[in-house]
Amino acid sequence: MKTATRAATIGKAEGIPPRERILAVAADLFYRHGIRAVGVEAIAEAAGTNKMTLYRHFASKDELVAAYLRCLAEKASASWDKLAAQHAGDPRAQLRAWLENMAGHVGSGDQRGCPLSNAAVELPEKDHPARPVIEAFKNAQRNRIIQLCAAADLAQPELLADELFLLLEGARVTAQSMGRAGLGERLIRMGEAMIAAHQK
Amino acid sequence: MKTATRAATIGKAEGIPPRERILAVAADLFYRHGIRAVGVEAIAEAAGTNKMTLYRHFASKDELVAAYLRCLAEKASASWDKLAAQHAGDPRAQLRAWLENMAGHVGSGDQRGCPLSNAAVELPEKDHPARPVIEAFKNAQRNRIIQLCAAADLAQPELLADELFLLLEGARVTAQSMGRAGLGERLIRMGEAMIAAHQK
DNA sequence: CTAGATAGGTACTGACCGGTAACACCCTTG
DNA sequence: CAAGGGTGTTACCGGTCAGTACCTATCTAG
Repeated sequence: MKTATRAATIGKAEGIPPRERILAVAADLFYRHGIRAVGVEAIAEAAGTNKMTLYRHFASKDELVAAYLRCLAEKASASWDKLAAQHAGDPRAQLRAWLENMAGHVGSGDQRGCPLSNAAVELPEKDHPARPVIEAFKNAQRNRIIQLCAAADLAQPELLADELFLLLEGARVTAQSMGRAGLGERLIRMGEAMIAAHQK
Repeated sequence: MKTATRAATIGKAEGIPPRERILAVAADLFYRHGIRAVGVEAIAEAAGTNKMTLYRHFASKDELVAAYLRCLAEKASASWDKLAAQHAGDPRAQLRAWLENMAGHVGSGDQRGCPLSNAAVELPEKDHPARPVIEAFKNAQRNRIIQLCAAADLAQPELLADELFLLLEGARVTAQSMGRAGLGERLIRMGEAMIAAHQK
């Protein structure tokens, strides 16, 4: 059970402040190798800095993990907003774009599941600072889909939203332990079949 | 990031040989706290024995993990067989029984997702001895559902099987990071709706 | 020019990790 | 009785972990 490998160092010559470099490198390592498998020293080194500086910006490793997840949640939220802007006023198109987006994610070779869900698996302690971040994120994600299904005037929007949500969530875990050949297109077919079944 | 807590010691007074005690205790601790979070010492102690005896039965922690997962896969397989025997010749009833079974699992308060999937999240190293066990298990599980859908004479059995498989898989991960109030019954409704949509 | 904040560097602490050596102790089988 | 295998006990190895003390270098603001 080896315990972490090294990531490509992030250019520190750039004016990027250490806090951001650390977060970027942590995101990469935590996702690829798992949270518990990566030590703070490896993160600091890969970020072109050292442990002391890391601990000046994050109170503990657990807090760094929470910050890492918060950062991801924000990016996901922004991605939702972008998607809504691209298909403003057309919830069906938004739903379909989201589906395609997720299918693309799942099919890509370097995907390792949803980083938030993975964190929930790795950190079962119910008082871990990452827990509230994860729960808030998952609830927000689900609510957005529900809202979308309702806006698209589909029957039983909550039920359909959960079907879609769980389908994609399942696909992301499963892709880690099974071949994902053709899974992307398959997911789109399944999602559309579900949506069609809820047509009024 | 504390690193494991203690489990209820397993009675060693019983004639149960140490190998089985170790496996039983490892299953409990690995599942509840995560694989990387549990040390071999804690396992040996909780099994009423010691590290040396553990290492006489398992070549390494990684091999213990693989054995733990193999053991789970066998139990799952036996559970499938039992289910098939209970509704022999009635694939629809088998499908429904499986659905109910899984829904019950997901709804139960102490569930922490599929232990095999969790292991895949925690152990991304592609040469880990647990990996082949996980992949074989997931493929077998999927194939059984496909076979069942086909035997039940449902349209597009592979697609339906994947929908059901991913739905349940998604539910098991999600239940770790969201409330699971009413999720059980909800799952059955969703599953039945999907099956109904594939009626010929 | 000086003061203060931010960052880097090194070395350390105490704890725990996976894994092993060596030896005493049964309990069975012959 | 003797022999041998499975078990328990203790102590240890080298390595890594999260986290900290302390000192220096740089840069900016006044």
